[in-house]
Amino acid sequence: MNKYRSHNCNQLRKESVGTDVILSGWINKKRDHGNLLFIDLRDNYGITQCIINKDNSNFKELEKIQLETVIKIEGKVVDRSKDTINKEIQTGEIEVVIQTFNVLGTCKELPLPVFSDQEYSEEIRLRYRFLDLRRKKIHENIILRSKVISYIRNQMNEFGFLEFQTPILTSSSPEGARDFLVPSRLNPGKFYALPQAPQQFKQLIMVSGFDKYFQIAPCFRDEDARADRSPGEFYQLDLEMSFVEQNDVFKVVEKLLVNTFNEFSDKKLLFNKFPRITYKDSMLKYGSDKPDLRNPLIINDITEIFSRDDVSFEIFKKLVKSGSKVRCIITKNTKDKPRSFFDNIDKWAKEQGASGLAYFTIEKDKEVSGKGPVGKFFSKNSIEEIMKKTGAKVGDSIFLACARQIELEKITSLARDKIARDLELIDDSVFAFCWVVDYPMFEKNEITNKIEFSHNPFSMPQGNLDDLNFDDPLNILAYQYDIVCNGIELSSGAIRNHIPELMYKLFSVAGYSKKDVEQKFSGMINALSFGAPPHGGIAPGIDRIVMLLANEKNIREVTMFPMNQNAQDLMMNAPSEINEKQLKELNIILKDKK
RNA sequence: GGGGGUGUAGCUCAGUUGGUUAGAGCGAUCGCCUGUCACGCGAUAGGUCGAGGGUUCGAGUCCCUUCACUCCCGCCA
Repeated sequence: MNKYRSHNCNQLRKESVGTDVILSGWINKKRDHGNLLFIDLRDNYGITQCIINKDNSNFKELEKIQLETVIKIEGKVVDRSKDTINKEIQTGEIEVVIQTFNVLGTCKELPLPVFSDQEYSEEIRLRYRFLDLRRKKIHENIILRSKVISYIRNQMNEFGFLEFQTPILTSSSPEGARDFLVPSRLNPGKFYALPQAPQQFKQLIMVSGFDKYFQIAPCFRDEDARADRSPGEFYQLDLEMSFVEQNDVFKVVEKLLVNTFNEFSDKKLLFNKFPRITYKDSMLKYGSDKPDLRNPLIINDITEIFSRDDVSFEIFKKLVKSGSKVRCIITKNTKDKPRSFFDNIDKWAKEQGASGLAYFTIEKDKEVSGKGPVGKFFSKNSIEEIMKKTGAKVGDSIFLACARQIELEKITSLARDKIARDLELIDDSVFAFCWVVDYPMFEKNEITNKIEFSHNPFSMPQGNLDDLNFDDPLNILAYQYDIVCNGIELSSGAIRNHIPELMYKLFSVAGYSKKDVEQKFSGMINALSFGAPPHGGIAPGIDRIVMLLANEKNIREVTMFPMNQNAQDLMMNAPSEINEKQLKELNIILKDKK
């Protein structure tokens, strides 16, 4: 028998009554009655109540031991009387009478209580992450993460995918996020980059003829953190398939996600077949390329209305003339909402940096009219036209924003979310997945006015390749797609461009010469010219999937050892200074600090 | 880089209009308690009110600067 335990802390049941057992674990809680002491012993699996009284010579010593000390106890399993059964824990029908005990690991005074429902500052939690991770909720989150990853791995294997590892030390990529760099000792003055994603490698795997690849891949991007974005590193289910079209990728991923979410969450999927929304539609109807489809509100463009003579909303009309657009959100049957409801939203919009949200409610006495601050600016006919365009009915309200397209998308997107929350329209008990498809290949950088790749430069453009109009690059669409769930971007992917000549052309549109491309993507271009299969893939974010399944709003709640917002690991003290010898070996001289 | 929020005991927080010696719960220490499961009861210790400066007779409280954490914008092909 193992010297530390005969059972774990969640194993003993009524049937074990009378047997001698050895348990080891942490002291979760003590209840000291003076001559009788209860100890809740906890391990990964659960809790067992152990008991000792003053007749035992160990009593005095055990009474003094700190919470979270690791002990081993030997004792006998006994029945609990009916009125002392604890239904909250699975071992609640029995308890263990302690005969002897040993301390296996002592514990100093705790900087944070482990057994408590209190919330703690991130700083203290991250500094003492090993204690934080003992707490029930996050402990379970991390176990969930393990199970989800294992499940996904099994599914992928079943689907016929092969798992490969790709290099962690690789080359810096000119497109995309900021790289993490690693100096090379053997090549002074040169640097490796940590991969932002195994993008080029997975394409090379396809060129190598492996057909279907996946990896739970670490990705490194040196960008600022958000609640749903860890600084530094995160994990993707990276996958790639040969001889496929967009639909083939969709089929695999839909199946995987539907299975995974059904397996690990009680929430219902709103769509088993994910709706497909074009990027253009998404930006118009939801103001965002990551629409939350739980939210029934839809944005409508009613710019035209403001060129009518019977509309006298002069501020908007003037803005429209100078190129702004007007978009609106209809709320159903809100005529009886108090004035404060509307004003709060307007006030909120101003706080978001917009010039506010105008609003009125559609009423009908003898004929329809607008009630509310700006209602008087709209004639009966113009309101009827709005109703026709937007599906609004009498009793509904209309929120209007006017701005240039990009700002307008931003504010209407935020307003859509805000209004739905205020009206409690978002069903929190479902997952609403969708595909966002048909991304433009290029976009214009607003500041530099230059044409840039809008997403992945290796994506395949849509349409007949011979007819592509490179003089009008902004209208070229790509086989580029995202998966969004409840307004969170879960992954993006694409059918790749496997034709070198086409790649040169596309890169030239974005201002790269043939030489640039050959230099920066030599591995890729070279490979594609030796018989590359058509291929495509996607890379769902593991952390975000687990976050949704665990019903958490912050990615650190599903990450074992996350860094803080400043990309520091407070527990391991990273990043840290390094010594002169190391610097010298790496040929690095630090600039003097101020 | 910019904006918002927070910062008071080991932890979570309260602290009125600027006014005597800065409080509570949990935790710690000590004592009492044989059926608790957030056990109960009593006592004790524990504070650079994030830091620095200013206004004031007097600052946890008002002002300025700064630091830390966090949320958001930028950024994230």
